[in-house]
Amino acid sequence: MDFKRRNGGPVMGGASQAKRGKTTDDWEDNPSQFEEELSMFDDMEMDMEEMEGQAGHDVIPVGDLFSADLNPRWKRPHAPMLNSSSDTLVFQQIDLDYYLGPSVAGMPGQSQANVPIIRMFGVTDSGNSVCCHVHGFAPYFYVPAPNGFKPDYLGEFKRELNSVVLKDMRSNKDNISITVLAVDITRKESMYGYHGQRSLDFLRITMAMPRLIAPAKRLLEQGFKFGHYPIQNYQAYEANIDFEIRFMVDSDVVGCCWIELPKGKYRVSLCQYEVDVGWTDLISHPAEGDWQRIAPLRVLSFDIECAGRKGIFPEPDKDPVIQIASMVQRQGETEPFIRTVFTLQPCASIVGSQIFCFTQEKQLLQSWAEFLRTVDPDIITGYNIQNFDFPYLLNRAAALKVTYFPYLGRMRGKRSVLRESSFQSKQMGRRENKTINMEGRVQFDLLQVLLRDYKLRSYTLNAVSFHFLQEQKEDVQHSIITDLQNGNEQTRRRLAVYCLKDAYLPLRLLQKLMCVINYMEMARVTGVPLTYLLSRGQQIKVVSQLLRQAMKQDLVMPVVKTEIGEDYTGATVIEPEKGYYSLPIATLDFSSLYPSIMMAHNLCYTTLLQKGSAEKLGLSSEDFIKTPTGDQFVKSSVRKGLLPEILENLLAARKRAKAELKSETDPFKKQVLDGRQLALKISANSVYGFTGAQVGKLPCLEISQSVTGFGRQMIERTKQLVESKYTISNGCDADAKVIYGDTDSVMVKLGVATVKEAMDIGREAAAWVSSHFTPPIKLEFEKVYYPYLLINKKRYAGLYFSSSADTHDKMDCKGIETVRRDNCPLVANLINTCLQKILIDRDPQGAVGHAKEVISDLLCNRIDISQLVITKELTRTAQEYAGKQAHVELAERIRSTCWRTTFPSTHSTTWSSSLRQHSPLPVWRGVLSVTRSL
DNA sequence: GTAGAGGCCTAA
DNA sequence: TGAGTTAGGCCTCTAC
Repeated sequence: MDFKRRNGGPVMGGASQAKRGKTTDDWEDNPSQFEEELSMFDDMEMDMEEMEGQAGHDVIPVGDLFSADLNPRWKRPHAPMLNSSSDTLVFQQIDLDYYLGPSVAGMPGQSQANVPIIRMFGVTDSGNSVCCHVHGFAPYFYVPAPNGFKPDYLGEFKRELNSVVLKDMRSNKDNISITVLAVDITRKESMYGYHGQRSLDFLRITMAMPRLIAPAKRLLEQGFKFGHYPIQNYQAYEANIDFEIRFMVDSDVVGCCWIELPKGKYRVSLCQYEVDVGWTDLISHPAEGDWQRIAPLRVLSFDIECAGRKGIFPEPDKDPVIQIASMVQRQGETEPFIRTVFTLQPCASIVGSQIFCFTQEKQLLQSWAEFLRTVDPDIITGYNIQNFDFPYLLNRAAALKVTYFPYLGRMRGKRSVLRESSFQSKQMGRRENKTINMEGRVQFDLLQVLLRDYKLRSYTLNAVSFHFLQEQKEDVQHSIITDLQNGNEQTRRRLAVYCLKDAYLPLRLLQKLMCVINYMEMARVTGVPLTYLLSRGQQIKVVSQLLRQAMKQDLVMPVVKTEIGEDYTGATVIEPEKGYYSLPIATLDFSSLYPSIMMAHNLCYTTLLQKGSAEKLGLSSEDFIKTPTGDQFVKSSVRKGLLPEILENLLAARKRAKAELKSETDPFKKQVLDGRQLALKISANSVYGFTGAQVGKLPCLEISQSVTGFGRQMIERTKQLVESKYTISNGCDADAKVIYGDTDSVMVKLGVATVKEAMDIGREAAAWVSSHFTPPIKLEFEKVYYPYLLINKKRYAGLYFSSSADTHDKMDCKGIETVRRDNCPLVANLINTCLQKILIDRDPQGAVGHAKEVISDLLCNRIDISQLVITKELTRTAQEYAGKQAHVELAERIRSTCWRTTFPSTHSTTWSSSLRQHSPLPVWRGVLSVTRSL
């Protein structure tokens, strides 16, 4: 059962990375390899270049930079004229936001003052960019109508609410005269709790602007009086929904879907397809069949270099930007079609890329901004661009007074502003984040993606590239960048190659990890804009799905105030029978345990019976169930829950995606489908977490504790069933024994000698146990461990047999030092080798011998320092010292970190005697004791 | 010396 | 104004 990891600690990246230790350099690649790759691009494009008149212009004088003839490919393809009365406009929407602007004549909605206008950015099949203004959609929320409310009262309610909201405003800079646009009466039902499917009258309150929702809600909650009704508190529903999500849910738009504007229903206003449309006129296509395709998006990756002073972290008000490398690639293609470096001072040419040299830094920045606006990318990537490159560029441009730099978005005249937000939370620690508005472009910082989705020991671009691509950065020490800049054309050329590669690697990684595709599929599946996936958490995705499902049944979501109560009981971990097993151990798992529990027992907000409800509603005991925690839910025969419905859709869609994946031959479509099935799985697993999030949009501990309660019961039952059936008295070779289990899995010692037998019995047992549970709950045989070393709860290792009974797939290690990132490589490697000797070679004495050898190497100072360093700690230390010229102190600090993590509780000067006395490294001690006991 | 709290990271 | 859950091992630090 997997949950997504939390974000890691502070990280340095981009231009600020520390170089790796010496011994890890043996995989250093030849710098010319990347240059060869670059020149290959050039060869392939030769013909095209000649036609476009670009050949022979490797180093281009600045004055000609934006000559249309010189760089025709920078621009998007020509956009044919659009006739709104005869053409439909179809585009893939990739970003969606809203702004306040003057109403447009002929468009629906309010005609006075500023109105909220939804804006969708996208790309057509032919690669033309689209900005679509959607008019006439207004924000709203609900409150239950007071007793005896009649339609006649609507006017008075509206007038009074409008007046108190106006009065509440401290300033009225937009000169709003009408805050409440409409109040309507409508039949709705609260989704929280089952109350006999009784629809009630709700007031739907439509406000003039999204930011008026919060005050209106507050005033109604605190006590509101109108007409002859006494003052009264109103509970608000759906008043905490982002305006974008509200619009998307209501118009059935999901993230990255295709939008069609029928002919005659929109109007063209400006440049490459800037159009206006009424919100009810647009057609949103579900991401199915042909509508799963992805437009030829432009992805720009860039990297900057700064000339910092010796030992000091570059500061934008002092240190110049000397180079900016950019690569642009169309989504779906394999190579970048634009490769440029903007340099300060002359630079020798690099085959396969254009170099633009500037004498003035101001001009360099200005030109790069123009380059970006010309290329008009849909997605901007790079490594740590969000917290380093973009802020640095913006600050530097401000310091140099480059007036036209900070307009990086797609809206003409809209300034890009840097905002620093730091929030503290107990879980995440202090976290500083910078954001820059760039309307219509998705900032897809690869570092942020990796931090969210991958658990890695180190997040430097170098380490990450090696991990995923077996490739490295160009070898340029961070400390010599300034010297290279101050050298000659050739040294600056070396720097430019380095810079180009740093722009290229993120593109390669993006492609290899299929980030864009996977994120798009996630946006489509969960219905949120692409940008939300990187800037927001998990909850919004569930909210989006919940609202969509609820709307179909006229259910509304209450706004609940968060009050943190006590934690609830989670899963059971079966007490392990620790030891070394030289027999096959079969592992049986409940697949998607928590989602299947919610489906099997119809657990949902809408099916929850609150205390006393069963009696009040006259339900018989046949109508509802009592969960292990004593909570009550009506059965699906009474009402089917929203959550089970969502989960069924997700899992059914996943099945379809997997089936399509099997029959699909096109590799690109295959990738899309794989991304889809992954997104569907992750989405299903996060529904449970949402109900248990006490600081959340709609926590419901009755659901989450019932889920874990069922889980506890099931794992216990599984143990009993297996141990009662597979016994000697039932004709088996031995009595089966569950030696360990955690949450949704049991490890069974069946007493058989071969992997094959363990697999066969395991499969049979899983099927038999499954029959004792309500579908879709299913226990599956997953793998055999042979041999198996069970060290403790959540700590074990074994050879993993799944695909074949003859050869193991891998050595699987859980929770042990080898997989933990708070240990130095020496420890991880030592333990890993010991485990290999124990499990693969079956040579415990060899393991002991190896451990002794390593210890002795350590004592004799034969271990390289890089083996003793925890990259995370090192990074943190380096960051603390960044900007301070404290090399000696830093080195000392690193040394002590090494000692501390290698010899816990031991001071470096006393380790020798300490080692003998206390046997340091409890981990090692653990291994030694295990090996000794064999 | 040891008990307990707190930090970190993992399993699921 | 945004944040999915609990269980649990093992380390360090502190108080006694």
